Parts: sequence; structure tokens; C-alpha cells
Amino acid sequence: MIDLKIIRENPELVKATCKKRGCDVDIDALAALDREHREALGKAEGLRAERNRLSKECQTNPDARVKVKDMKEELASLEERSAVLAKEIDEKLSWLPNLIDDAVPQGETDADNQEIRKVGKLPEFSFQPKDHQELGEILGIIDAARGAKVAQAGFYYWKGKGAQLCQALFYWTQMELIKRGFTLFMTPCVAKEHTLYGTGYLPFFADQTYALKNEDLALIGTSEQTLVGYHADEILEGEQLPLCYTAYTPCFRTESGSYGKASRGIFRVHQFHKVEQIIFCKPEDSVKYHEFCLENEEYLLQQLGLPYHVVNVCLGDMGAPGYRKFDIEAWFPGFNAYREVTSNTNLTDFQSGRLKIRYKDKDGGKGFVHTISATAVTDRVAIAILENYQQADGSVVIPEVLRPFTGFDKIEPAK
RNA sequence: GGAGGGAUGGUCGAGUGGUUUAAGGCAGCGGUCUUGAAAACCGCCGGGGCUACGGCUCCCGUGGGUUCAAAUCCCACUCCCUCCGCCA
Repeated sequence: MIDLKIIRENPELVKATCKKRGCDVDIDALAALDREHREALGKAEGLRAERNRLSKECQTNPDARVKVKDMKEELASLEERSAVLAKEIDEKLSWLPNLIDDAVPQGETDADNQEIRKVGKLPEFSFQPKDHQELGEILGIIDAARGAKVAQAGFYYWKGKGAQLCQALFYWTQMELIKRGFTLFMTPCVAKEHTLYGTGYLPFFADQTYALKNEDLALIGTSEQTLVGYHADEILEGEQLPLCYTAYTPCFRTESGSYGKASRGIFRVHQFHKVEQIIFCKPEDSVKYHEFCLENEEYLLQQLGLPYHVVNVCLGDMGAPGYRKFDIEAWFPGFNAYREVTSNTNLTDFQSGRLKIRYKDKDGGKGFVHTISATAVTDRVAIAILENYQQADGSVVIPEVLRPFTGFDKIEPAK
């Protein structure tokens, strides 16, 4: 949430940001509403002060009672005016995107993202590599047809050693993050509208959420929603920051409007599974912890032996709540391309402002915390493993680090 | 699902229409005393908004209502707890 103070003090900055991000909220009109609101509020408060004073006289002076009674109507209309304006302002404010780091490149789509570095050697195959859909069928470990039968197209089963591979990946990742100072959570998989609003998923991505009928609840699109919402309306002790949280949850997204986008196999689906990194920190530290999360992501991919590149995500490919974002795209031999596996966003005070997550230092420092939201791993990493570690006969070798958790070192084709 | 109880500042807890500008305890912070610590004593000690920086105003689960005046009375809702039933 953009603070009204910024709009008062530096409206040009906010206007420029809106223009860049394609937000059509009229900032001048918003500033005018703000002035009007504060004026009404000031008048109402002055009147109320007068009323409170007279009220005290009422016991001894019957005339005061008449006077106060006369003020009632005026006060009520000022209060109503002020409430209506406040609501209008909030509505407009909720649509404003976050400010943007100067380092964010111009551009419309992921094609305009800038490569920062490329890591790892691309695998060489003496045969035509298969994509994960084909491998999943050969190995009998991915079943999208039955996912569609039982649920809907876009849902799927991991089965047998494929399911074991995923669980090993997720468990190993959680252990690695715990070693790096993260606290592990198991969170609700539903959240109320206020939480989705507060984390910036509403109103911007309303068509992506699965809302529950007759409930003020939706299935979570990511544990970011439940982990960041965890500290809503709290004031954190400055000295306990940063708080580093992780959780493994399913993530539900309708993906409406994205048909045909890299949709082969289970790359883009309605339910996936993710280990998340969330950090709450002081504003001056968010750049540092944004990098910290990126290092963790890179460490995990390196340990898994997956080639990838890091990209500096451009304006158009970054959601409205983001201030700066790094994606990692792993190499997928089946696609013959780098494809997004993790996404790491510095949200600055966008979420904390909406959710009222503040901090207070002993020496008097206070304000909204900054939040970092970053993927650790998802199912997509598992399918990158399938595609990168495939053998000529369709079998897949398990990366070294996961073997203690899978209990096997290879998945063989089903008979 | 049935029955009952409850929601006040970091926490405990007083407060049933106007000396409450929310008492008091605990925790916390600063100080006095002390070789140091403890104890004792003194002071500070929730949050938002506005400010001519003197203050003003709002917040006692949420939303309405009654009243000159609501933490306090009325209505609705939400959440929590206890017991019973069912149960992963």
C-alpha cells in the first residue's frame, strides 16, 4: 500500500509509477479527496471537542444540553462525510501498485527480463531428450488423466517413486532452510479475503483465486499469504528481526486467461506444491535479505545439479505489489529452454502497510517492516530433475543429495 | 451438533451512564542507593489521525442503536474457552 503521505509529499513520483505500471488511478483526484477528507475530519473533531466540553456542563447547566443537542445533526453529517471519503480513498489506494526500484528494467513480458548470470552446464544427450510429460507416462509417476477425472483438467497425481521424489525434494529443502535460520511452519491452506487483500493478491489477482462458497475464505495461492498474514496487526520487536519463515503447502490458482502458456505436462497447473521463504525485516535490510533468499535458491539448485540462469524481472512481468523481483529459470531439456522455477520479490512495505505489520526499536526507531517473498522449490523443480537427469531408456537418476530421502537412486520405466 | 461462560492496553485485572483524562499488579525502560547485584524507593511505560507542538480527537472483539454524555444500556454479528456428543 502506498502511504498517503507519499502522495501528499511527492505526487509526481506516484504518478510516474502509475504511468509505468499501467495503473489508471487519478492521483490528483486522490490527493483532492485526501484534502477534503482531512478537512471534514478536522471540522468533526473540533465540533466533537466542543461537544465534549459542553457535555461536562450538562449536569449543572440545563442550557448546555440544548446547545449540544443542536450540534448533533451537524456532527453526524460531518462524520458521515468523512467516512464516505475515507472509504473512497481506501478503494483507490488499494489499486495503487508499489513503487519501483531503479534497477528494474523496462519491458512488457518475460522476454524483456535481463539475464544476470548463467550457472551450471547444460546436459548433453546422445538421444532426443523427452519432456516430463512423456517421462511421467513412461515411468508411471505422473497421472494427469486421472487428475482430470477426479478433479478437473489442471490437477494431477504424482505416483509411486515420482511422489517419493517430490516428498524427498520438499523435505530436504525444508531441512536446508532450517539450517539457514528459517523457522518451519505448517499453515492453514485457506485464508480470508482480508489476508489476500493484505498480501496484495486482492484486488489485483482476484480472478486467480479459488473462493469457497458461502465462506469468507479462499484456497491459498501460496503460503506467502498465510505466513505474511501471520503477523497482521502486530508490532514486532526490532531486535528480533529478521524473522525468516518457511512452510510447505499446496498452492491453488485458477490460471484463468493463461491457456496455451507453456501448458504441456504439469508445468502450469491449478494446484502445485511449494516450499516458501518469507522474511520480515527492517526497511534498511530488505535489499540484503532479498539477496539472501536468492542465494538460498541458487544453493538449492546447485546442490541438485540443475543448470539455471537468474533474471532481473522487468516492469511488465512483475506484479503490482513488487518493488523488485528476481526469477530463476532452470534449464528444461524437454522444452529446450530456461523456464521459471523460483520467484523472489522484495515487496518493501506494500504488504506490511496493508496488514499493519510494524516494528519498534528500543532506541525509538519504528515503522512498517519490509517483507521478502521467495520460492525455495516447487513441483517444477521435480520436473526439471526428470528432464535433466533422464537416460536413453527413459529412466531417471536421482540427484545425490536427495538419495538419503528417496531411498533409491533411479526411477526405472514401468513395465 | 447440544449446553454454558467470556472478549478491557505487552500481560493479569478493576470498572454496570458523567471525580475514568481507562484504577491497580506484573513485566519492561531510566534513575537513586550499592564494590557489584538483589531488595527498596523515584520517574517513564498502548496504538492511530491531526497539530498553530500549547494540544485536540478516535480506539475497551466488530457493526448498528438509545443518550447532552456509552467500556458501562439495547440489538445483531464474529471470535475464544469449558463440558457433552461425533471424529482424522
